Amino acid sequence: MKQTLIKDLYRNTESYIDQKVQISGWIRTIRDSKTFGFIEINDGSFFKGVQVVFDEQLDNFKEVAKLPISSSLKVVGDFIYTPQAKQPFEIKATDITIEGISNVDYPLQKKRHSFEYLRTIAHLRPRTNTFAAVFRIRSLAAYAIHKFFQEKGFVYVQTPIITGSDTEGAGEMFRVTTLDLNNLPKDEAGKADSTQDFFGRETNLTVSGQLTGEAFALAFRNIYTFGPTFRAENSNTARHAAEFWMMEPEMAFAELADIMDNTEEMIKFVINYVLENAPEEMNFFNNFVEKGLLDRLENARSAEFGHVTYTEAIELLKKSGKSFDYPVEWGTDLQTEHERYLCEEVFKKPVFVTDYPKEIKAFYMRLNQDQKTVAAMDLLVPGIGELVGGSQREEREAVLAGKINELGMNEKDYWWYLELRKYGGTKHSGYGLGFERLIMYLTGMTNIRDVIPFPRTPGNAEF
RNA sequence: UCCGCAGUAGCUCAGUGGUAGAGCUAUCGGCUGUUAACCGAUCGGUCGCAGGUUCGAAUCCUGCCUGCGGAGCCA
Repeated sequence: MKQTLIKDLYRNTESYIDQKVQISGWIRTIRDSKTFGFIEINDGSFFKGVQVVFDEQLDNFKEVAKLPISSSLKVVGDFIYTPQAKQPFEIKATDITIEGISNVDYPLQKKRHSFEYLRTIAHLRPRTNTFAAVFRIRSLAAYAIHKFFQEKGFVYVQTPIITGSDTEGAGEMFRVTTLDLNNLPKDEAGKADSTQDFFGRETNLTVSGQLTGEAFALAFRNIYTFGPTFRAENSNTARHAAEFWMMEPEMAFAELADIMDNTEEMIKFVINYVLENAPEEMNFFNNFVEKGLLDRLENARSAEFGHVTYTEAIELLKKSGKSFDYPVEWGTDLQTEHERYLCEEVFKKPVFVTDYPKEIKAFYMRLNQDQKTVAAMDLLVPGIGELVGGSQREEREAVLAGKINELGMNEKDYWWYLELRKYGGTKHSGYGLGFERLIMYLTGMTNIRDVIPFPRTPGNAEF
């Protein structure tokens, strides 16, 4: 007999009325009386489960009634429409096959657990409502991103995970090596001899696909990368992980305003996509994770994102009359408290902050006319902070080389990056989206460790 | 890395110098329509680790470990 997915029972309910069906899944809750009982079974295909009624007409009634939670079953039975009951329909079992008996020490109880505890059982937490919803949204959001860019003709580039330089400049990197750490070959200066390493040079895990992404943008015009990224920073916050996913579009012949338009359109597209394709999960988040989530997302997708320059932002903060822990002064980076005030109290919606002082931004960002600021943008969103960071890239070879030297970096390390300007360079722009932060924004989850299947943070790589 | 808070039963927590507790879970029993079912009973502990103070420490002191919140770095 053909197996039916529970999702299909919900989506095409009417076609199953009074039909015989077979489902399979795991017991979420089970309760029994003397001669009958109820099982709520979830088969993974849908957020909700289905109620199975079983009674002593089954040969194995006693055996089934004693099954621990999370045992796996195959159920054959009659599909009964129950519009007046608390559940929309149920299955009256005529045969139950026990696939795998769970153990009585199954750690997930029929009650609420703290997220902290669930992190210690990351292999089991996708069986909970919250995490089932989080990871289905994560899957849908990833697909929505691909769909958005593919439909616009962007080329998906898989940039390298292992990078040949330690000069990407976005933070501490994880060294990649096959050298014997217990017996390190040394060079004349007494340092590890990278020439004997696997690649014949020092290599690290990437912190960004941007530089290689630019090379492809200058061939395909519009590209995006989407993959894992690594930072060896000793960051201990709810918004940072050592391994996370980043999505980085890069557009040739595009200015800062163009990528801001693209960012806004992309985020609205993803919001729409998850609302349309996972309404049960989104309602669950709205009810149990963040009250008002749906209003917030509705506001974000209907409102025009705010725009403010760094210089204007500094003035707004100074005029606010608020007393901040960190002083507001032109030339210093915006603190978290400043960013939160701007997007949560002044704008009350996502807001782009643009044109930062060149000293606090990366070397590759394009110098503005004023010679003091660069064409950079950060998208700040309520609750999360910085969701996107991007810029117009410095396309003028001489200006870029000058900047590299000015910062004491070695021009030789950037030979190919500079050649992109030499052979038909053009203005181009791009940004990076922290994928986990987007998931947090979409779901209301407040800790990045709870939107990554098996999170890696300092001191934690279990699983 | 810095600041703050916490660590007691499987889970969530109470207990602030004098015999280690509750609720939930689980287990067993009861119940003819339950919805995190309900009712009754039972099981359940090296009080994070190491040292110290004391007649006596879950409780006070020191160090360490782990987790959480905030900050920095950023996405």
